[in-house]
Amino acid sequence: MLQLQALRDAGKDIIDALKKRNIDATSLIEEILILDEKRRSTQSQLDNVLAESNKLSKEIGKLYQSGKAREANTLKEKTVALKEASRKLGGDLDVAATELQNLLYQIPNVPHKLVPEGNNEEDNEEVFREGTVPELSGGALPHWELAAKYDIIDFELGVKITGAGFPVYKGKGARLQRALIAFFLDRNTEAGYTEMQVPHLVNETSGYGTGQLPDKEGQMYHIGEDNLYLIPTAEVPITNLLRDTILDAKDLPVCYTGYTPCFRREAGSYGAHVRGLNRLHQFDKVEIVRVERPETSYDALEEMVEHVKVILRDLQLPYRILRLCGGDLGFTSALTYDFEVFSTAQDRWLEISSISNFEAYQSNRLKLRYKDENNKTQLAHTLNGSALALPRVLAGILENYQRPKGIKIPEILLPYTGFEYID
RNA sequence: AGAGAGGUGGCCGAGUGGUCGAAGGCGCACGCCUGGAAAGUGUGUAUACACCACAAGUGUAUCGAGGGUUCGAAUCCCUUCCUCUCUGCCA
Repeated sequence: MLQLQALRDAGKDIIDALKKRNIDATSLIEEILILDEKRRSTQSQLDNVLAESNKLSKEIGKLYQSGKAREANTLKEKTVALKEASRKLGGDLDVAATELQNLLYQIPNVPHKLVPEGNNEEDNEEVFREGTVPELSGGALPHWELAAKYDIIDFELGVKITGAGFPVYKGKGARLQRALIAFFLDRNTEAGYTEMQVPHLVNETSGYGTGQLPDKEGQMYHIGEDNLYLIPTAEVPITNLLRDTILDAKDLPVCYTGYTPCFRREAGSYGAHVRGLNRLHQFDKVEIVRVERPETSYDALEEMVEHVKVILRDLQLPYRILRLCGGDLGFTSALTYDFEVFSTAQDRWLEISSISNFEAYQSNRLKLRYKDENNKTQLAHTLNGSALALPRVLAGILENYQRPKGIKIPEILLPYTGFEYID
């Protein structure tokens, strides 16, 4: 949620910047500013009425104590009108504040100046590419065929016990999955991220905090009986750990990492692009989350990008980094870098990480603040990224490391898997 | 899940209808004291919103959350969430 103050001060700049998202927020922001005006004047009136009524109440109290009941009763009559007025103004204020909030929820984050223009993923800007695409001997297989060939992932079994999009990992497949999780967590903690194990279900307030609610409730599994949501990403519980918090400047930055399964209803497209591990209802992911001072948040974003680069370099996977264009940028993000691994057998890029700076957009909802050196309270910046998402990394490994004698395990993972080949 | 108790400021803890944003203590910050430190001592120490210059100052709200009674509520009533104890169940 954008800050009202920012809209008041720089509404025009914000409207301009939002054009990169191909939206015209002119009328929306205008409406917000009018409503804000109304809300403030209502609040002033209400405060005055309440002040008057508090004053009278105190006088009445004193009169009663000194036994002047009759005079007290006279004053009481005066409070009737005030009460009436405060009730009405209070109602107006509620309505205005709620409407204002609903409108604010509709404005996405303001894109950073680096965000390129564009409408969709085709306009994303490639900023980096590394690794060599291996020459696979004839008959290279896509990962879903490899999974069946070596019996390491069973999609049908998942269908049997749950439904499509809930794969079962078997034997060396399961072990490789666990190895990757451990490897990622080790790398993240070595880089200074504190490992957290968090709940996989969150309440409604947490969903609002990070921005999954109110817009995207359809993407989350909801448990109606308890009004809880299965997390679509560890970002939700981990970032919400610091909801309603005022940190000391010296506590920043806060760096957390956590492994969780992620659950997504993804009522999206079907077909070849969602085959195998490409798109799932349940998958595993290791996430990194940072809370930063505004001055340092973009340095932190760069650091996170560098961090993920090193991991992919060590896995020796061919990958590229995209800077998302305005049309493809997530609702709450100001700047996002996507990492994609090249799937040799599918001959396409697969997204495996998304690293974003949300600036104060999330923290404004989360009420995540810190005290600066002037002892002034201000909103912190939040960032997060995948380091990394498992299924497509796994797909990338299976496809790029397929050899005549089996799937070769990347060197760096050997201490984690304990075997060199899946065969 | 059943029965009972309870949720007050960073922490502990008083407060059962009026001068309570809230005693007292601890902690913390700054000063005094000291050769230095401890002890002692003085002052300060919540958040949000509004007016205003996002200053000073003033007002309003907040004692888990939401609603109600009342001229007036931390204090009374209702709903709800959470915590603790006992019982039950269970990895």
